[in-house]
Amino acid sequence: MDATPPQHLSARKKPRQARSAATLEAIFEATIQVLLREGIHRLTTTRVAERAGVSVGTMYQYFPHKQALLYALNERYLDLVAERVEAACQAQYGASTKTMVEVLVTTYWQAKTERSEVTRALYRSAVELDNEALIDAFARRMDAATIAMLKSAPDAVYANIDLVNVTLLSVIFGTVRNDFERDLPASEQAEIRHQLTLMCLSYLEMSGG
Amino acid sequence: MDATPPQHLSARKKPRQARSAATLEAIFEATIQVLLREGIHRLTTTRVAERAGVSVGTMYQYFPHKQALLYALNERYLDLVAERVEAACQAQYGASTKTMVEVLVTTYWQAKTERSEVTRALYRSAVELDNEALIDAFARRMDAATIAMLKSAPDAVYANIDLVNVTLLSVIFGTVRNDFERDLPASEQAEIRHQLTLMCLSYLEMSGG
Amino acid sequence: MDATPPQHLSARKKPRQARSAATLEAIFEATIQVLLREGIHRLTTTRVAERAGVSVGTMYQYFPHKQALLYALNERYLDLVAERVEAACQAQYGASTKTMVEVLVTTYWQAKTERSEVTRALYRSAVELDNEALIDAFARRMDAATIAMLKSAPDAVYANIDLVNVTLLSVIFGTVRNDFERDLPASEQAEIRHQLTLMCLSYLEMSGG
Amino acid sequence: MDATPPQHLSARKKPRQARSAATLEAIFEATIQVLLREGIHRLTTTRVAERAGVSVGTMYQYFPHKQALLYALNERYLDLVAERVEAACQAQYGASTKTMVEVLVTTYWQAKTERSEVTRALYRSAVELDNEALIDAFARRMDAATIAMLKSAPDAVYANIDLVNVTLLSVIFGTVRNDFERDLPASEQAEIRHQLTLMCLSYLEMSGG
DNA sequence: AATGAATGAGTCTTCATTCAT
DNA sequence: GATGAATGAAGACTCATTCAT
Repeated sequence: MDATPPQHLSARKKPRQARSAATLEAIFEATIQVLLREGIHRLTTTRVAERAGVSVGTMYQYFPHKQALLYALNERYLDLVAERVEAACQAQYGASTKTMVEVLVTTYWQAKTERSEVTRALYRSAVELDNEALIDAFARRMDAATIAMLKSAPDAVYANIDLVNVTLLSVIFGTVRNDFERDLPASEQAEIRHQLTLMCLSYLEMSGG
Repeated sequence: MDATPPQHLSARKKPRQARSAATLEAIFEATIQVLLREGIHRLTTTRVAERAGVSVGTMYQYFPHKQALLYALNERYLDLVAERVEAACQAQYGASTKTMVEVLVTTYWQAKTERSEVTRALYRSAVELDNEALIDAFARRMDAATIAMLKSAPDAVYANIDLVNVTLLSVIFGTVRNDFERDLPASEQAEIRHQLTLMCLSYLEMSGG
Repeated sequence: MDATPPQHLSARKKPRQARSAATLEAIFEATIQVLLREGIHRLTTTRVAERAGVSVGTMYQYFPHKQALLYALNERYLDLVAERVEAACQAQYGASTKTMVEVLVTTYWQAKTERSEVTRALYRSAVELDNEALIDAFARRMDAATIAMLKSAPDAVYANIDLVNVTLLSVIFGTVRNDFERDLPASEQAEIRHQLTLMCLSYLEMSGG
Repeated sequence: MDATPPQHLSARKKPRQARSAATLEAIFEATIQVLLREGIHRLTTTRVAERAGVSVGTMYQYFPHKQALLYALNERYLDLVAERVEAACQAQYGASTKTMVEVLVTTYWQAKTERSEVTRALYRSAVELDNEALIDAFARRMDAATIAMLKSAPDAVYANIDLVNVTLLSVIFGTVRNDFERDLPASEQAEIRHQLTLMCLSYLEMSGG
């Protein structure tokens, strides 16, 4: 994510050697595990360090403070999601609008749902974290990826593609999150996802034609 | 909200006298204020009590613990929103689908946006709160209200109204929340809201009559 | 108990009317109940008042503070025990030393054991209570009662009856309390009690006669 | 003491280094001091830490909570007493019953009386502490030590040594504690102690022969 | 006289962060 | 560089006591 993070939230050092990268990864994974098993109010630096198999001191070598760790964790997560969506978008260049929408909805939904508990945990970790910059950067990446894709569609041209696109993303992202929070049964979620696709499609037809 | 709250989250006593009611209100308002001005990690029982102009002890006479306070706060908020939406829905009985959708989107959007900072604060306060019951109850109320409204539409009949309705609500609620979190400029928000209305409309036309 | 209690521990008012006496009794009984069911660290004035069926305010009319309540409770308890022992002693005037010792041990043991949980609770309540005066007064009453009894024995005369007597009481009271704290099975307790009687008897024979 | 303490009462870590051992000792001593000077109801974690010259945090590194500290303190104390009595018993192997009893009474009395204020403080600290296991373990150790000693006496054989022994210990321990609580003048205590010895001796003669 | 809501000092306990080893 | 013991400020919550009604 090329978001310029609020100065105080940046990690202390970039992983140069493999050793560092492994440690960093362990810390991230540990954070998620603690978040999952203990809940956010038991997410302490000591516990994370312990589960990561490093000392607190070492952890503080990587992150100047707890917030920086959580910030980085979210950054990393959004990066992964963004990459998946971008890849999916690029793969659809020139495809039909229908396919595009189906793929977009499915990809995002899956990215969020695959480890749904993790996603939920991360949502929690982001609270009271000054992560606007992160979200903005993510949104911009997504915007760029989907606009480029939509523009390549052979069957549609949009008068106001920026607006159409931002609407499309708002609706998709928002709906996914909403369903997330309601914890509906998988079958119902699938139905809603399908309806969402239909809705987006009809919207694009209406807007693009 | 007729959600049966997890036993441990229920408030300690109901305000019988006017005095109590006023105190309760002061506590709620104070909680919101602290949440707004200080952020969730500075939301302490002491601070809330202080701003509410009561002693901590008094606060604990109303709520057995901090979580119960936050739970009650969310409950109260969702009640207000639910009431507004219900009222709006009832007022549209027999109106055109177009009007219905417009009113629904607008009402919900406004209910959330009017004191948008408060809404945001409440979203934060809900983290790590076992408020599933609350959300469920809210969702059911909304479901009932909108289904009843849609059924009264003279210009449409839906084969699978339950699915259509839950999709509609998921999309609307989700999109509103999403835009919320992105903190877009008001003008852009308005545009998206408009597009959302169009999208819902086209979806209903496609699904209904 | 005619102990002059430390000024600050005396009850606020003496029960003049039946009403007061009943209330007082209720408070005492409630205190014991709370002590038994909740433990000493949950023995709060509110809880006691609640179980006694009176308001805290009322309770404070009877006792200027919590300590005074506990003091009075212990006083009352020791009075009851003392009365029982005194009565038993008087009834043995002129009896044989053997009978005297048997009765003394049995009476005291029973007085403590009958509601052994209560006794235990009271021991706990006495901690950090300035109840030396109480214990002294009790000891003096017991001393007087047993000395008078022993003097009336037709079969023995003691050179140093004061010392013999204080030893006797120390041993009996101490042993009872000790067995108390160890919570031994009833059968074993009975055996020990019997042995204790034999021991006392042999001691008296050795000292008197 | 090889009592298996109730899980939740065990100390957090064993002192490995000298440093830790010193800290631990300081905490124990501080606890006793506070108990002595301020009384049990002013025995707070903060005060103990302060007097021990460490931070509360450090204290909590050694003991998971206040109760664990008190438990450990009692454990340590009983260990010391037990060791003294055991040593004394072993030293009397083969001695006369008279000597044995004299040594037993004297040793126990001294162990408890030397720092009588401390003993008293510890009795208080034990209230509302689930220390049955501790007391049991102590009792068993004492039982074993004195039975072994008595068996080695050249001048007596007991038909029912278990019962005789438990009675003996009950009487001695109980009487000591009782005199303790009454706070009698030292001279009178000495007299009682002497009488106690005589009484025990006469009991053993009667039982052993 | 009785009530019980209100008070707020005081308790235990946690945990981010530092720094001597 | 890594460690993890030590720190102590800050938080949630309790409860003896008062006093307006």
